Amino acid sequence: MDNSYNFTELENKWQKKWEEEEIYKTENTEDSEKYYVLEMFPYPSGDLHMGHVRVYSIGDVIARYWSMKQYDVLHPMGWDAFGLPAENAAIKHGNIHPREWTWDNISRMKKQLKRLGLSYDWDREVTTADPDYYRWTQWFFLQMFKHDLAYRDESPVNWCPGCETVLANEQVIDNACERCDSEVEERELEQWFFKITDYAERLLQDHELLDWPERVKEMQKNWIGKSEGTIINFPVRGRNKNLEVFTTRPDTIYGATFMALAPEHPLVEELAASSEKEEEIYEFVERAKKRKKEERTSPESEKNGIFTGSYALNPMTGRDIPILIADFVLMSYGTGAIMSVPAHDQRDYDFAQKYDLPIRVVIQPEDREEKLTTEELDEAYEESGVLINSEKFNGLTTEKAVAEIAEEMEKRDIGYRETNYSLRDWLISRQRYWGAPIPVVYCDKCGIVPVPEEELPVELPHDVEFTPDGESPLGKVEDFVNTSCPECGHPAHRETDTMDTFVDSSWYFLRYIDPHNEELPFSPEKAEDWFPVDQYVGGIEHAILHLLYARYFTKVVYDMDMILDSEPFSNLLPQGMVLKDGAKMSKSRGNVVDPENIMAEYGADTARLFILFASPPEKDLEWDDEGVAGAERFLNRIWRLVNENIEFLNDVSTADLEVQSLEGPGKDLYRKLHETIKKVSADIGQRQTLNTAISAIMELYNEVSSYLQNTGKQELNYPLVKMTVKKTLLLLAPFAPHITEELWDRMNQKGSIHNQEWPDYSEQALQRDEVTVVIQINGKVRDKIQVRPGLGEDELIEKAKKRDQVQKYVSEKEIIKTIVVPDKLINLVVK
RNA sequence: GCGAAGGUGGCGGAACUGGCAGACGCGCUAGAUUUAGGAUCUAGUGGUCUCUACCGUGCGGGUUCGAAUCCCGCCCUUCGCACCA
Repeated sequence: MDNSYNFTELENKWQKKWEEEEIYKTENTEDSEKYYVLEMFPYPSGDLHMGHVRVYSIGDVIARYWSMKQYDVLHPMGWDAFGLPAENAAIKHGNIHPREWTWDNISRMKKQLKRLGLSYDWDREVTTADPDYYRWTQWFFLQMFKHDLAYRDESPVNWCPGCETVLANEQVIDNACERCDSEVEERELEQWFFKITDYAERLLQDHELLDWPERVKEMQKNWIGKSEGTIINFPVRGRNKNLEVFTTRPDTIYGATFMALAPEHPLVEELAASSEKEEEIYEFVERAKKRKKEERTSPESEKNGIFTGSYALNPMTGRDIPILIADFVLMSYGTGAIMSVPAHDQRDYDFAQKYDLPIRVVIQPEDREEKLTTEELDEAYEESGVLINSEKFNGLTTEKAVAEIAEEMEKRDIGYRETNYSLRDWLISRQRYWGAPIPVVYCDKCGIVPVPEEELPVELPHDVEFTPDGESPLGKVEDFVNTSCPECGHPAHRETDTMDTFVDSSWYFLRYIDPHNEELPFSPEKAEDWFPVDQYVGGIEHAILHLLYARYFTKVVYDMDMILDSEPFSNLLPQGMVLKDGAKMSKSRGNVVDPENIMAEYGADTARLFILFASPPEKDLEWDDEGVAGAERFLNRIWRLVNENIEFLNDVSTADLEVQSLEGPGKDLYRKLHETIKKVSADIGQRQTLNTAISAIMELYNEVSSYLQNTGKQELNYPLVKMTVKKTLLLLAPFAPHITEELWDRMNQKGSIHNQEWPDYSEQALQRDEVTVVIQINGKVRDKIQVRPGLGEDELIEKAKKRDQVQKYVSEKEIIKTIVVPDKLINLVVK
């Protein structure tokens, strides 16, 4: 008998057979519950990497488990196929079209995925770059437009000079492009936006409904950036105008000693025009605008300002306060203007010191007797306390004052309470070729006209010069641009920008539900059967981008009454990275492990088993060649366990197993089997610690193996071994689908192992005849005794006291306390 | 600076409800088998040691009969946020 098995031959054989017999076709039966397992679909870069192997293996185990639990499982796969790399590759290689490049990559990656033996229903494959798909992406755009959620606006936007396109705020990390790392510039452009800000509150509130890791919710919460405060109107002196500011601390209004405008604030020009130092002010504003955003928004950087020459009126005190322009004030947050309270805000304090502006204390610690003075401060007092120097509000606590002052302002029509979010609307226009065209026509007469639904898709023309030059490539295709207005029929031109690829991936999980529907993106009836996704698996890098956009889209679709749930992913499992030598795999580091090589050398089952065993799914995983060899050894042992005993495994029947008469090692083995079933089920189904599930199966193998070794041929309980082996294979099937299928077949079992029912455990089988009770003296383990379970406390203590080990410690001392945990532990406290 | 997660043998990790720390695997040591092995099997493997005990889960304290697990303080690592008014 060979020590190892020919995995290549065997894996090919079963993959072919599974495909022929369509064993992974999605079923929707009346009386079964559904389970929708989804892993984030890949960008078809052309090559599978270890990160892919990890996510898809995790998802596959979960899908196979629920399927064996007799759920109707939806487990689909597709391609996030639009995007820049296709264009860049085409530019680089000169003669290959993005479409060709993408489709070639898809077919290559599909082969690689199939080689992993994943249980996908490929009939539901979805490709976002396919007109049959993006037609519906465009359809959603039109719905957004209809519901006033898509709008065109001119505003300062992020421009990536590397990618030669604009980016959404979410795609800018530390002022650099998320894709290519180029430093992002600000440009004033007219672009399409989705109104995600309308949904800010719901996106925040509905976190409650989600079984997601706290840190992911926290990241989204930070991004949305809710803060509750008050908008206050400061009249500008000598003008019939108000200066609006947003503050979370209206209680400090009596301490506001100056106003600060963002350099981009619309009032700047007007105020400057009437100042003697007009030139100087413009110079300052220009300088501030040129200052890098990064520099301007870092807490450490120097704050600069200039006086406008104008004054505002503090609406509570009636006092004049100067209006300045300050580069630390951001136009993009609040109203772009602030009231500055140097005594109680560190930034304002630093600024006031630098420009010699008055500082007025209005809050002091509650326990303080005499008044806190400006002279005593060497930094801002930002904590809460009680109000002073605030007229009728003196003595109120911060908390009360915030409410009462806001109320008073509302009454006197000076201000009103408002909630601010730092979330901005989602900029979806891209000046690139390889994306879904935005389905809009511009007509001189009718203005912006959406393309009628029945004319979708607006197809992406094939022959395009797409070398980026900052202009949309589609703009150079006359056949595409020139069209007629859908409303008046006059000549008109098409929108030439394409949509952000995150739009494509914001609804793909809905298309899987009904991928061939030609009337609608999906039918609401089918969505009722399958939506939402029960388990979503994917990388944490999408914590904000994709996951937030997908949630937003889902809420919009929910508001359109097409689905019954307003959240797409009930459960989220963000898997960790695959590392090599302690670092992320990368070509430049030269530490890349190629899945193709691993599969060729060890086979898919081994690769899957190792990657799932080495670490719990959420943690980073260190790739270890020796560890892979260990996984292979284990599968070889299983192989031999069946093949070396194949004769009796085929001869005996598990029906002959008499559970009642089991005793000794046989009974122990039987109990271990049931313990393992219990543990593996919980580890996959509830805890999602696939590594410990595999450990448990290994332990079970070790038990069978030593039972076989240590029991004489006469005493061996053959039906018991057969039962154990069969169930071991069933437990292992989700992890190593090929080898278990082959061995199942060799044991002459009917049907695919993957269509079998997941084994159940019996409570009775878990019962022990004897339990080990630990005896501690003063909390230290000194002895152990075997007793029957449920033995009374007194008897246990009696037994324990008789032990030599115990006598040694107890004989000349006094027992002052005994603690008994039945069936587990006795602790004797002696003095 | 704020927030979150984490720190356990030589390594990856386990300990799920406060109750035997180190399951399972890798590596290592010895032996068996073999022409040979980087194959397979068996046994051992936290440290110290006066050989039956002591020490041991980042560090220091506390609660408890009993702490990797709970509480307080500190250190370190990773991630996220950060002039958000």
